[in-house]
Amino acid sequence: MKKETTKQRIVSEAVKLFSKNGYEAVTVEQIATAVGIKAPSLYKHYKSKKEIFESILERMNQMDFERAQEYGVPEGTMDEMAEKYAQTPLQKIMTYSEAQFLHWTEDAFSSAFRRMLTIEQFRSRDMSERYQKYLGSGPTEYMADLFTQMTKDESNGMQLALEFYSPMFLLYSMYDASTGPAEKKKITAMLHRHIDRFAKRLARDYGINKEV
Amino acid sequence: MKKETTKQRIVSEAVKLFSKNGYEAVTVEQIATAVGIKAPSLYKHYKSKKEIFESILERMNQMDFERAQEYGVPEGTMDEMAEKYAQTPLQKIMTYSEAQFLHWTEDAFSSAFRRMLTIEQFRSRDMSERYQKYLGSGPTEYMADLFTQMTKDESNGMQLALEFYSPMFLLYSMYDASTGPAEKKKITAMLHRHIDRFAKRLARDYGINKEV
DNA sequence: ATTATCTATAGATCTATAGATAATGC
DNA sequence: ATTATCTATAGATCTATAGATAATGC
Repeated sequence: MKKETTKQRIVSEAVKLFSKNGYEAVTVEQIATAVGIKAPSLYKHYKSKKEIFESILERMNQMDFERAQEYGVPEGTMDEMAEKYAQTPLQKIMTYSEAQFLHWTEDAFSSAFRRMLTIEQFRSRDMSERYQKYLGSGPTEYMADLFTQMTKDESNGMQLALEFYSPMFLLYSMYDASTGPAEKKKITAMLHRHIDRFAKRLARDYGINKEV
Repeated sequence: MKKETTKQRIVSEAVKLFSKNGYEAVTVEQIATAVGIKAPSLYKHYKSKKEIFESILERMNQMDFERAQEYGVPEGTMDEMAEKYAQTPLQKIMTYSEAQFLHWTEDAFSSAFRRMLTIEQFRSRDMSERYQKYLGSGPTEYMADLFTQMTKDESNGMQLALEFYSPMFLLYSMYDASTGPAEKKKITAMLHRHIDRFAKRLARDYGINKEV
């Protein structure tokens, strides 16, 4: 990991502050202090507070695009491990999901970005759409497609996607509220248990197996 | 429904504005304008902006307490219809869940309150705990207890609760993002389908039936 | 030489108060 | 008579710019 430029550090510190207090409640002085400079110095790197915010959106878009490019999967969804180790569609969806959860909780920028969008989603249509794309209807519909293919049952895919993805969505929230590593461990344990149970259920109810 | 006093209207309009922009981004002038008075007039009813915010929390606490009192169910959870029409534990949980969804999406105050807490949850421990109590771990753990009783299986309750409640949690989010009545209809249809499917699954896997 | 930082500050905005005026309730 | 509203404004704070000073890169 290379040392960040000041310009990058501004974005990194800004997203952390925005993820706690929301864009409006954070002052440029707070961002500057977090970076270790004075507020007016920020304006050599960004011409306004809004421009810092937009750089955050761009950085996430960029990350997302790169991950999607690399693994040939729609934006806002795919992760490394899925393609590398999984063979069957079900295995793929399982490893993908675990990687996604890790990404949105443990990657510092992505985790802060997720919480920031959670706060900002109601302020504009644009923010709402981004939130849904990354965390709501986006992943749900992506999985619905996969389940529809897997079960060959058009009417079931969305319902299965809801049953499979929504626990992850709720666990993000509990993870954010957790106060220590012990609690976090319990939450990831619940996630794994959920993924396991679901796979077993699919195998039983639809004859879909982890092995080819 | 009685006509609201100015003091009540301030709270009603404030929660609407806070639910869109968050506490910090809303000015007392915006609240006053929504109520139809000038900003300084607010201060005859509340001694500060913070006190308006606290009145919102109190009003929700009060609503919640009254609903809990009336139906003998832990705070942050129960609703009218459940007790009235349902006989079996499973029926109870089903009607209760549907009523809860309706409550948090269609009741103007509760819906705005939910979105406000979604925004404010990261600002303090207190807000995070309230959010979890009303919408996250609160309902999940309540249902986990019920499922544990129903299935007589300690280790399963939480997992079943997660599978049953989390789709509601995700559908709140999609509901908020929906742009028209048609979309909202689809979302509530998905909710009903989920509740139905889940009941059938419980019947099959645990011999728990809708009839006594 | 160019770029990044600093101090100082203008101009806008926001919360809250003071004191005058209008509305309401005995 | 009391309570609710208004206008005017003080005092705090926030974004952004101007211009001086320090650091960095040929």
